Amino acid sequence: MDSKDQKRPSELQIFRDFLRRQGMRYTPERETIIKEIFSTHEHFDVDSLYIGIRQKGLRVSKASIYRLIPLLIKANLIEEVFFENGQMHYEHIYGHEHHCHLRCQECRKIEEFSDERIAQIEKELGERFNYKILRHRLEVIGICSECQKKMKSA
Amino acid sequence: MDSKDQKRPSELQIFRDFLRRQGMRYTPERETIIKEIFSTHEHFDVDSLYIGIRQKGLRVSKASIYRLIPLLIKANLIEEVFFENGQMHYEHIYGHEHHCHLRCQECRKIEEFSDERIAQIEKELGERFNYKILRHRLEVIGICSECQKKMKSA
DNA sequence: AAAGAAATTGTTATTCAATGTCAATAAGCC
DNA sequence: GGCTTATTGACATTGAATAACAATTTCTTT
Repeated sequence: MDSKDQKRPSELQIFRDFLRRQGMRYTPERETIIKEIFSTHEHFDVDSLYIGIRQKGLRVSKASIYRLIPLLIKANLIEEVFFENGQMHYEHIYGHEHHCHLRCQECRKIEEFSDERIAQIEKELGERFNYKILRHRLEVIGICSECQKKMKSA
Repeated sequence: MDSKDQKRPSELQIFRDFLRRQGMRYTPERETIIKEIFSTHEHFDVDSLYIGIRQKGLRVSKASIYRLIPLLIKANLIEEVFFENGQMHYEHIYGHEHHCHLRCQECRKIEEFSDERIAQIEKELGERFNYKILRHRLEVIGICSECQKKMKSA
């Protein structure tokens, strides 16, 4: 099976092309970071990424992570999902349907969901305000059933 | 006309009651900050608040602003709206219908809108995931018509 | 394949929002 | 008015994110 036959280029390939277009270079450090990001479907922040990389016995400076993130966002591979506790949190989006987040305020658990009505709202907004819509972020905050129970018994 | 006849207590009154319930005190500094917040319908961050207060010839330390904000959130008078440029941005919500934000990525202009479909989505989410829903935040990002024009001519 | 130009790296220092500390002050209760 | 205790402002501290820079590495060019 030739790799040309694959329907979807890998995130590494996408990023390589992106870098080339920008006259930037593909480095082992960048590869390490991207692989770490795409190795799970978890949300991440800079610290958790850094720790994950080191636990695999690899080594990359935090500065390199901080420097890479804006590039990955520009390349549409990741996006900011929420800011909490003084840190921005991200997730990769390439290869995943866009989704929104339902977060428990108590235990910080996150459920993902998607809803076509939001695309419709976007469309209407673009027409009404004459905007070119790029993206949206919907966070719903609540209390999960376990935490509700805990709170009742306290 | 007796003030008791007013349908909606002032934000100061709401906050006074809130403080009393918590065994906290009502101070001139807190009053100054709240008045500043509620004197416009603009979004604000700590810095813009601080500057606005000083421009009126008043004086309050930034620490007091930082200390007050969590209380105002707890009292349901303000809420976080978005994090940008290293700072959290807020707006007052008391006395205003809840609304969401459409933001221009280029000029940072903000349009407000509301949509009943989101309440419906919230309701369904609560049932589906067994959450008690508290609130939501929907940000839509795009490019306004002026900025679209500017970008075309460049 | 080797060299050279330029981007990238890690280290270190820096910025700046946000929080903590603490003595002095002031609010609210008696 | 006096007393208890929350609050204030000044200052120090934290910690995420960014900047500076010399050493290194990528990638093009020959």
